[in-house]
Amino acid sequence: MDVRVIEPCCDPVLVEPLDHTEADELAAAFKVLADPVRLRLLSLVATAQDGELCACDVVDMIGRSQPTVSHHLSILADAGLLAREQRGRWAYFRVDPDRVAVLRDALMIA
Amino acid sequence: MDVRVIEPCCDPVLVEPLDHTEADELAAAFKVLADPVRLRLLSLVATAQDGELCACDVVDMIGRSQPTVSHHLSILADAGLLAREQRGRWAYFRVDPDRVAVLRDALMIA
DNA sequence: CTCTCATATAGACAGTTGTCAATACATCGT
DNA sequence: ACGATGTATTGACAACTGTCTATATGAGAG
Repeated sequence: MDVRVIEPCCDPVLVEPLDHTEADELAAAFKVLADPVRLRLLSLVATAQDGELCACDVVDMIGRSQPTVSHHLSILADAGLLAREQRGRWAYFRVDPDRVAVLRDALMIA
Repeated sequence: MDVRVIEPCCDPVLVEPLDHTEADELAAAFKVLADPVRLRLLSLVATAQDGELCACDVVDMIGRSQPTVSHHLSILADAGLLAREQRGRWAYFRVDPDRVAVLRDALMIA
């Protein structure tokens, strides 16, 4: 039998206010998501078949210059949200689910 | 009997890449969270007893000037993350769980 | 080795953001 | 009506960010 809980996806995790350090780290993480180009990049990689995407294919999809796309991919990778794998001349990216989960869990506050 | 699913809190929701409009809206929402002061304000309200907090009490906790705190509270309220209720001279805030859930759901991507 | 091509870096610039002091607004108590 | 007090607004400024062009780096092909 397939048991699945629908209504309460998660319980609140936050039981006491964030201190300065936690808030700084979380804010830095959310700042990475606070850009439409980066969100689209993330969603492109997340929905790509085989779960990975080549930077070479991504530039045309995004509609920004190659340096700009490279810049955003680096920010996502530095934040750990994307894992970069260099294969020859090409750079492949895939989403790190655990890293995304950290941010998702931070929003289990109410 | 109390049935609770532990491992897979949620299933991926994102099945196709975000379009420009969705990305813009989501980015604007995450931008609100991309500031340590606002995150601490949110966590203060979320963990407050009775689920609400008076702006008057908040200034000292945050360690920023009153105009700055007011500014951040307005940003959180405008984004719908906090609900403002004016009671006489005092402004009370509480978290809107549904609005937070929207952002949390947006991170169910992998 | 050299040429090509995918990606990264540097530098510059406009637009945005967080912050504060000063001030305005609004509500309560007297 | 008046003064006190909680909150919001204004204006200013430094710091940061996203974007581009130009250029560099680095790896495979011939």
